[in-house]
Amino acid sequence: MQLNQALDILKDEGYKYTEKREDILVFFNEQDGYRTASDLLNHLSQKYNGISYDTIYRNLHLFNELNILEQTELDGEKHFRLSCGHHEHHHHFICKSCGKTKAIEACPMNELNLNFNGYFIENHKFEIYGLCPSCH
Amino acid sequence: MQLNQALDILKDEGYKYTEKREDILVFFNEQDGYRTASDLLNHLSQKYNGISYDTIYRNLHLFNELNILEQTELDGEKHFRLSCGHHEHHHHFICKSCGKTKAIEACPMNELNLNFNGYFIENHKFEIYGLCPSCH
DNA sequence: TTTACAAATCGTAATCGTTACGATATACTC
DNA sequence: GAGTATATCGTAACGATTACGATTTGTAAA
Repeated sequence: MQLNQALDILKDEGYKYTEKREDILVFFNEQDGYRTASDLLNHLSQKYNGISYDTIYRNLHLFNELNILEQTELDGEKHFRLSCGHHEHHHHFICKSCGKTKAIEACPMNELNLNFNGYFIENHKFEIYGLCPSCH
Repeated sequence: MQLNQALDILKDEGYKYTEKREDILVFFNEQDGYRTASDLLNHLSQKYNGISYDTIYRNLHLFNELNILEQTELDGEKHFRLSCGHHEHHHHFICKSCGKTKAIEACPMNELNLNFNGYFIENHKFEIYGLCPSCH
């Protein structure tokens, strides 16, 4: 997802433009990988001394609601990244060192022969963890 | 895994037998699904008034180290279940209502055609969430 | 069966990520 | 420029987990 797209979504949905919001999106746009709330707080604290946790988490949740960010839970901590708008449904390899990701095109729910008669399937999680070529 | 096997592992590894440890294993043996530390604490508190968090978490981690329990993270909370000793490698469907599981025999790492040249793969997670037939 | 000691537990406080909220400041509309 | 809903700040509270000194207990050797 591009920065402009994300800002347009905010505007279209009637949310206010603030410099902090733009900076949050710029941050994720530069990162290309999963980042935590405290990663973001540390980054923004350089520019905005005394920025509140409330601001960080409120915007992360908002952006997640608006499908601007994707969220996953990793080592007991929520991680966020810019939504990969171009894939309808996909999974990720995640580098445990730098957080960068590689999209996995295939989905096990389609490829595997699963028998869940009588079950109600809500969702699923498939992630591969390791080191990307740069970190290896 | 059977209760006796688990107790034997403890004995063989030189850990002491305590009634609390047996009760923890009995608890998981009866549950057949993922349970949290506080599920266990609530259960044991009936019999042992004032049981310590230290006891709960220390034993959960010990049993996990000894492969007596399996662990997964679900909704930001660690969940534990008796290890399914009979499957060499497997994944689970997990009922979001009662925590009971259904083993998934196939593994996407084998079935999917994945290209990770240059990457170092450490591990992976594949879980399906929903409602089991009883809860549906 | 007593003794000795390492291991296990208790009681409680600290930590960490996250959430919550009243007070204040700010973006946007008219 | 004024009014208002929204965003932010500052800070406290929360829930899960970890930590630790003091005490108790299981086990094995005397």
